[in-house]
Amino acid sequence: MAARDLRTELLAAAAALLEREGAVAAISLRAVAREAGVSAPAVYGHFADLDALMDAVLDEGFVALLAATRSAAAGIADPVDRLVAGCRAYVEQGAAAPARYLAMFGGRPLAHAGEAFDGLVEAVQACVSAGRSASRDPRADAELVWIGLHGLVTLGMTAPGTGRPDPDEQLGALVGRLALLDP
Amino acid sequence: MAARDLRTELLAAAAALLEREGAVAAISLRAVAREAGVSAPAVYGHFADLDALMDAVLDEGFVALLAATRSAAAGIADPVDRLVAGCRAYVEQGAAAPARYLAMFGGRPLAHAGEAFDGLVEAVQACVSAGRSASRDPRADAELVWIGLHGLVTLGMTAPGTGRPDPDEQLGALVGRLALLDP
DNA sequence: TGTACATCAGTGAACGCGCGTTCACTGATGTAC
DNA sequence: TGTACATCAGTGAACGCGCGTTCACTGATGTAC
Repeated sequence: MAARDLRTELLAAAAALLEREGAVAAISLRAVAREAGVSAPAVYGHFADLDALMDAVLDEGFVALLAATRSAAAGIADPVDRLVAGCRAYVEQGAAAPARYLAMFGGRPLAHAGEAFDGLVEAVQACVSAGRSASRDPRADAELVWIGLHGLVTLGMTAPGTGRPDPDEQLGALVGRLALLDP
Repeated sequence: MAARDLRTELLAAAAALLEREGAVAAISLRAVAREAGVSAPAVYGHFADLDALMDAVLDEGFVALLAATRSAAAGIADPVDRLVAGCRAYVEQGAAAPARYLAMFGGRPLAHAGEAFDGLVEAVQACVSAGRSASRDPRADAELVWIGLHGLVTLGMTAPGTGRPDPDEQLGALVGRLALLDP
């Protein structure tokens, strides 16, 4: 139980607590301090208040989402493979911290989302340029893909009617149909 | 401000509060009682505790969702039109009480979802029977449609990168592509 | 019609608790000479 | 090397507050005679 950089430890404690409690509104400053093994007033040395701390947690979530999709897509030459790999990484990263993902998109406006979305538009555009997608409006179709991915992440934690189909096949069908990829 | 059936008024007060606060965890029993213009102990005459009250609110949400989709689809003969109309009603009903919708699917297992999902499977199946959908697995494809609708509802409240496209066109494209409807 | 009483939905006071935030403090670390 | 002091991250006690829940109560409504 080393220490140093209490700020980082508070963020980790809050993120862990968020997954355990399920919602930002259920988290208290004292609980975060307790989780980090520190007194409550110690939090004020690093964050103005609980809101600022939780904002930082969600910021980390956006950074993680962007990093995951970028590093998954990096180095894949085939544009369709790259698009699908990025989408898979998005869903996996979202599902890895579901409560944080929900909190990121379940509330306030989303400043950081634009950057990740632009990458998605480019990925679809690349498929079109390679003659692999029939999309005539890559931005609009990228939006459909995003809607689908978002639905997959947020429904994934509760699971629909019947036995899970192969998640990878489901993701492939979702992205392929919405981005109008060739069969 | 007539009264009677305090139970109904408590449910309405809690639903209103839920939309205002955004999350179930941010709602207190005292706040619900206050919103309903009644003392806190009065709640116990109708609900075991706050959890039971909020469960009832979410139950109402599932009932409303099922009723909306059913009544929208009722009496439409063309199977594609019926599918799309049901989907549109689902999205509109979900977006009409976004915080409740999020709470319904953001947490616990969903007992009531199965019934609505079966209706969706049948609607897709009907399109296949009429030769209007190329789906070879209506259940799996209905699941994709549901994922898409869910994404549309839950992203709709925060809005993606750029200017909203026509929502109806977007819904049509989403359902059409995922349910493999003929162009 | 009139009186006595039972029923029961909702009240108001009270409890103990965890919360956010403040404050003066402590004790370890680093610098000056 | 040794002493005196400044800095500063974290502590522990304290505050006032809203919370869930309990309890004895009240006062309106309905029934029996």
